[in-house]
Amino acid sequence: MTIKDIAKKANVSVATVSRVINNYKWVSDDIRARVRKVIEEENYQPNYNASVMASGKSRLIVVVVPDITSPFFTQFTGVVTKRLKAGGYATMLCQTDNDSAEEASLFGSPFVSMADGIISVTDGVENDLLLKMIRPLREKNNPVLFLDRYLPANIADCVIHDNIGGMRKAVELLYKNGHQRIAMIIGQRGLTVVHDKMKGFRTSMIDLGLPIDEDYVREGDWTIETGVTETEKLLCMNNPPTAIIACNNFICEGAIEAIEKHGLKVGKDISLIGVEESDSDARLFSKLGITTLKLACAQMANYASDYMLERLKQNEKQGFYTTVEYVVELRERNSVANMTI
Amino acid sequence: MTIKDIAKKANVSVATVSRVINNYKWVSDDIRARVRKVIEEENYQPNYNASVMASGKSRLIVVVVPDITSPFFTQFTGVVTKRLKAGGYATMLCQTDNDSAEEASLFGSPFVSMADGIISVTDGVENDLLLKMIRPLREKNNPVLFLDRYLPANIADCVIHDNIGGMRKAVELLYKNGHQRIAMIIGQRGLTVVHDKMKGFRTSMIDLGLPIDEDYVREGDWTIETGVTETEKLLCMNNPPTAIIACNNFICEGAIEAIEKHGLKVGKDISLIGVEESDSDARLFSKLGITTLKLACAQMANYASDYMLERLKQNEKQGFYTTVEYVVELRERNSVANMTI
DNA sequence: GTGAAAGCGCTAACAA
DNA sequence: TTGTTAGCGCTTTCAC
Repeated sequence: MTIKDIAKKANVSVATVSRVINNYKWVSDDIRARVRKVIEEENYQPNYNASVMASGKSRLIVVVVPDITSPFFTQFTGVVTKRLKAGGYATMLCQTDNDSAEEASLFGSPFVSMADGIISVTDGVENDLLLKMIRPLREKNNPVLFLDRYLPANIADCVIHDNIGGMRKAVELLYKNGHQRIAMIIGQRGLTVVHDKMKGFRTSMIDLGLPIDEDYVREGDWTIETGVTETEKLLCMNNPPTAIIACNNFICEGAIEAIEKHGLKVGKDISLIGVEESDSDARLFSKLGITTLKLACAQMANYASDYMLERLKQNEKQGFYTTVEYVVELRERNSVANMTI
Repeated sequence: MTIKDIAKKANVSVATVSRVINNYKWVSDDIRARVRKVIEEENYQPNYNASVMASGKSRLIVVVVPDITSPFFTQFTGVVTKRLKAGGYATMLCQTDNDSAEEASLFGSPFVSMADGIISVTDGVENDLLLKMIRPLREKNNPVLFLDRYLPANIADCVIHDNIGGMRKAVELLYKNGHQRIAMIIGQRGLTVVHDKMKGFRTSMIDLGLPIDEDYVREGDWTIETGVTETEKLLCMNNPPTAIIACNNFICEGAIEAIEKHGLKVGKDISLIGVEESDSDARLFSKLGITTLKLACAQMANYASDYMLERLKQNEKQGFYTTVEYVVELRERNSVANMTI
């Protein structure tokens, strides 16, 4: 069943059928009705590929994330999918499994090349390669938006968290509460996030005149296991830290587990600051009374979708690129002990 | 940059370029090399839509799940995606949010109509409608596979869990341990699963001569919250049950939480049997010592992918359909108290 | 308002 | 082995 068959059955030309399908104006009401009726009767579905090929538009947005299981990405992609759908675009979710080779190959995939736009929250590929990868999209003037990945000025649109500022807030809170021996546990996904959190930690420690014990800076994965293991190592040191900054939700959960297993009490025997990445983390940490740095997951998702939709609508060549930065909020709860009293 | 340009640059016909792209035999090595070189130099990407249209093959499988956040589906789609990819097929993940209207509309979506095959783990649409929905796929002879959804004989391929048998095992274990007052908490997704679990529970209770207290049969969502709320209701009854069967992972987690909050100890003051749907549930419940019914997530995923790949390969008209049933294993741990001693 | 017809880029007979 | 060419089903000028 093709557009031709419908045209024949409705006694009109294929052009008219196409106009009806695409809700074009300048079709008389009776013909429109007639065509619609035939389409209905024949249960006709236009061929998507033919339409994409002829029109050059797919109404498809590819969203690339490191993994779809982490609450941050779950929430993010959920919001984006819903909003893009409301705007008339389908979403194709792709995950890279934190593999930069996979990330690079994705950008050459059929779906990316047919997509009308890309939103990427991955950060495993170096800038040079990345620019090469997005060139074909640029040529077609398709919007590309990068999240949580910093790009040198005016190279592509991006949205980032102020992770440096976030870490600074955490360190300062601990400092104000009299902590001197501050540890951090961090993972290793991507380039920007780790770099910034690390930088935020180190610079603010230095600014406040606090000593950085390199043994206190623990690197692992962004997993509960890392949280458990590294916290245990910290607790078993001769001179353990009085506070730990756990740099994502999972590490923080692991840290809590390890601290409790050690017979210590969070916010009393040892202080802990975590990161709440999504609403579900927020619920958990709020229940547990953990002071956290809060990421702007939903806001980012909204911004990303709206921005994409807007760019798609205007369909202009883009002369310059913008970087938007979201503040990382500090949410004080009860996991930081006051050491000054 | 089209196949024509490549052909011109390499001094061959478009047909030859197409043959090289598609790894066709009967292309001399030197020409193949020449074409490959030009493709490389020009950074040429074949147009996917044009290829799909001309060949009638998309090498795309659509996988439909109720939601992508539950561990069962996360693991399932992860395995399927990987295996299909190894077989040369891309996966498009679609979620219905447990909405049967959404499920129905998905089957009319562009991606389903272009896909070479469908794997659906949703169960919200009635059989009649479902059959109507898959008719276009049937006409194109594209394989369709349904998981965890029972279809009347010889209507479509499906893979199901023996949920009736699973529940029977749970009830019998409790019976052997002297339990008489047995409760169950169940959710409401889809048609098959709830029906079967319910049936397994009721028939085995009757077969064993145990009384079914309708107040003990609690229905809610498949969520932690339901687990908490319904367990609390059970515990607060005048004559509370001595054992609870929590019909999925989340409900079980909620049940544990409620029981502990009530100051009771699982496996001592009250018995509990849960369901482990995925490897991550297995880890959790094993750590907590919860006796569970184990679903065959990974096996199903492997079977589904391999079956799909196989059907795609043979590309024959399918005369009959098969139903495969996976045993639901009972994994005894320490959450069932022996009431006979 | 409506129709005719020229592509969109690729594949797959068929020819050579 | 390689090239020619007729579609695949739809959109979109352009003409009427």
